[in-house]
Amino acid sequence: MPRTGMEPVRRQALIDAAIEAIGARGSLDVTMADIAGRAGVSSALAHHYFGAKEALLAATMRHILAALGADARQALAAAASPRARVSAIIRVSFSPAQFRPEIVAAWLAFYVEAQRSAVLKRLLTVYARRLRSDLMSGLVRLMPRPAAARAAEGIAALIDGLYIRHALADRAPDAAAAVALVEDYLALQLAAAAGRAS
Amino acid sequence: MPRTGMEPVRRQALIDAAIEAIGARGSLDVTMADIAGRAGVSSALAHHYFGAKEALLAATMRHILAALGADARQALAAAASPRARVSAIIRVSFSPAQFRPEIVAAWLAFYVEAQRSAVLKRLLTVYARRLRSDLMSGLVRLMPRPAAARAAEGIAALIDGLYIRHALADRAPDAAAAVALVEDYLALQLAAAAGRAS
DNA sequence: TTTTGTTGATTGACGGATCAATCAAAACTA
DNA sequence: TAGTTTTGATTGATCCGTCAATCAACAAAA
Repeated sequence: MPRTGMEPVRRQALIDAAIEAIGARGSLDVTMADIAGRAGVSSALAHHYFGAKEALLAATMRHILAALGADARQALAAAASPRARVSAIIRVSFSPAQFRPEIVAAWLAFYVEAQRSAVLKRLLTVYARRLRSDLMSGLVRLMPRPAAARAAEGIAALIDGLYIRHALADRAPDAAAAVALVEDYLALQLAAAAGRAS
Repeated sequence: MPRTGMEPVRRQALIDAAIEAIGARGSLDVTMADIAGRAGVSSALAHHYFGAKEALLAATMRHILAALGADARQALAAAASPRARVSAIIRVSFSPAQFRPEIVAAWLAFYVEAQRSAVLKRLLTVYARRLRSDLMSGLVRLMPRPAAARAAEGIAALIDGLYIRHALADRAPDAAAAVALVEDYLALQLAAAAGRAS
């Protein structure tokens, strides 16, 4: 049936299964057999395509980062003003595609694992830098650079904090409240900057 | 040599060793043998006193929570005004005793583990409630209750977010910057509330 | 004072289970 | 057939929890 090579298909299926398994278990403490089983293949095949478990986990994280990055790029492209750019980044972070239990659990687990794995740490650092840069691209035109840097740091910390707190609560994701909280912070920062300028 | 019971001594030593091991490894993925070795005893003894690994980890988390709680109580007792109460909680969260690499790593690891362990989840929920309550005890006298609730949520999220971001960066803890960021948020919230009241 | 239990503290060794990774062979496709 | 895809079986390592045995201190009895 498949006239195309199986490799990309299997890799993607295994990555999706890894996200599912991580979400179900709430940590990276998942077995290759579990992941492979969810993908409908044997654990040996997972090793065949990824070589080692760490490689599969790294690929999974890259996939999550890439998806977030793609959403962010798209939202930024549609933003007409600097202010809209900042709001776009905030909105994307809590969009239904990102603010899901499995994804939130994966983020948390990857943060922990990054303390041991240099590869994962590098990936998370890249994410942090990109988030900061995306935020600054709008903020820097709305307030002086030092104030913009502080606001970006605060927004980033708020997003991460709301993620971690969301992982703890087992109720449904309250994305709207999270966005409102961060937007409120942004509005206060902008008002303060405007006040200082006058 | 010791004519006193060894139990409390050993339990405390093992808890300290567990914090040390968790900090060194950056996750709860530590072996009983490692913990026991750091405490200078055999792994069998750790099992003798705690029964199971999960019990030791739960006791470790209780210890961390208790230490934070004691510091918070002390800081609150010395706070003369509602505003000082809020600042006291913020300051304690980033005090040298709390904002250490091992403790931050432990927090992060416990957040992950809480997704699997009902005991740890309960402990973290208690912590979240107490933090919220401590913050509200000051905020509620500085602004209307709904605004105070939002501010408390924001401050709590900021604290957690700064913790997680601190775990990622391997540089020394920048506690002063963290306190300044949260204090800035608090000041903005207070100013906005005062503005709405007039 | 010696002798003889008694109890708590501690450990080395081990069973049992889990899991990542490997490999040779089977199934499938062209 | 020749190449690719897939797997079952196996291995080696790790680790939790248990158990029988040792050791030191102390108490009771002789």
